[in-house]
Amino acid sequence: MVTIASVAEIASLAGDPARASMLLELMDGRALTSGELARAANVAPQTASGHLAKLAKAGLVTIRAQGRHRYHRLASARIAEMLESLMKVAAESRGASALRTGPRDANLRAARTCYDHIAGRLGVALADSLVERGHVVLDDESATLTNSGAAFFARLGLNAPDETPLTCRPCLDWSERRSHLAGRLGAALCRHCLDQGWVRRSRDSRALSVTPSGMAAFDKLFGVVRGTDSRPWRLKA
Amino acid sequence: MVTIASVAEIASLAGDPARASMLLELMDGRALTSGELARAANVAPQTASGHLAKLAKAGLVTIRAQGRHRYHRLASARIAEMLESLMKVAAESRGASALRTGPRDANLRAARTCYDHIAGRLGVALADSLVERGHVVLDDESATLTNSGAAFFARLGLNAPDETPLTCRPCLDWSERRSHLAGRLGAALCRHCLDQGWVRRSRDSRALSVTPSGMAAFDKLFGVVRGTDSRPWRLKA
DNA sequence: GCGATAGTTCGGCGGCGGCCGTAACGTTCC
DNA sequence: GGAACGTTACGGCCGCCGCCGAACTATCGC
Repeated sequence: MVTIASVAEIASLAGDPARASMLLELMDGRALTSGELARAANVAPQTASGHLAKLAKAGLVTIRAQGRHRYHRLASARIAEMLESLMKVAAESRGASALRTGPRDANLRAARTCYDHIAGRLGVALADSLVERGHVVLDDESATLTNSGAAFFARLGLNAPDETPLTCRPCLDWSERRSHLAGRLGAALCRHCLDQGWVRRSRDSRALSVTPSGMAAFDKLFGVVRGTDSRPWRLKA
Repeated sequence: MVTIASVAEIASLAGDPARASMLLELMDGRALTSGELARAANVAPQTASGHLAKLAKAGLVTIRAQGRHRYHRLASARIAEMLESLMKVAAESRGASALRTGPRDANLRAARTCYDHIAGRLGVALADSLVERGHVVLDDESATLTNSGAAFFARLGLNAPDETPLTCRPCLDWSERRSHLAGRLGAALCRHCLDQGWVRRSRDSRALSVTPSGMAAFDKLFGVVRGTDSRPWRLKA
């Protein structure tokens, strides 16, 4: 059974500011070293190391040693979903919003990864495109791929690694407050975009940058083009 | 924005065993008094009062005063979803399972509410029935009502309170480790069962008991009948 | 009114746990 | 081999927070 103690233990692991920083930093699915995470959490390396050991012991993160580095990543998509739902509650708990600024945030808002799929303006614009074309039915709590959508993605040559069906789910995002596409379909689409070189991961953050070939592809396939500073990606009218 | 501190704060609220007990006790959507919650958490009333004040201040629970009682309930379905995802992670974190016994647990496993929908064996059996008849497509991460399903529920006279579409989502449950039906459809179905007197809430727990008229209705409409002790509800072959 | 019950507030105790200094250990690079 | 970097281990400090005893407030029933 799921004991109360075990639930409390998981929650309290995420309940420490330093550990929460690290977990959120890992939310994009990258593998980061202890040093990077220590800097992100603003604590000494030894402290970070201790935290990471606890997180690993509880199964929240996995560690892969490589050379003199140890790479840490979230152990599963479920962990990311849990953090996501904590963020949702945190967002509506306080007076919320308190909109933010700064160039780094602007890049994040434009396009970023959310564990394994694309979020931010770009993620929302892509989802809007799929909805408008009838490929996906989307609302706050459910998302469904239509027949035309299945055909569309098959034409794209985008398949699940194994033969599991490409289901999807909505993901309500903090920056856009709109649902975008997550689940296996969202992950496959994100992977495809990276594989094709349409987007590139930024070096030290969750932000994604769109390459020239990506701009062409997004325009041609999704009707998604560059917009204004406040809406960096939008659906062509 | 969602600050790291606010995420950590929410998580640490759920990270204390006493508060976690109370929150999980409220998972079925009932409104409980401070005293009941104090007993559930095994702490003195003053302690519970302090915890509940914190939970209320953070917006996790709402308090309604009525006479000399103060009724507490989860503030929203989002809070319940957050707790649900914490339970999922807790379940797979430890060696998991550690199956459980006791008559109280047996009742809970048979049928209970999970915030606003039906869970336990009964919930899974109902979901199985809907899937088998092609009314719903269900997997781990997505759930969709089919046309025949929409017609079926319309015949049942089961509608959303307002005219929002009856979408649904899967809910992976700790006792059955199977997906069952949540979301607006799950909530509407649960409400319908209660309204029709097919099930009744137990007095002091999340358990549901099925009435004689409920047995007839579940058999006729869903092909769900009483089974063995270990599988109290099952689909008629 | 008065006692009984439900609930909150206050104060002080006690312990857990996060933090860093120091130091040892392991790996990598030159 | 030795220096540099990164991670791990230990010890002690400090602060936060959960806990309960006791006192205070509010509501109900007679």
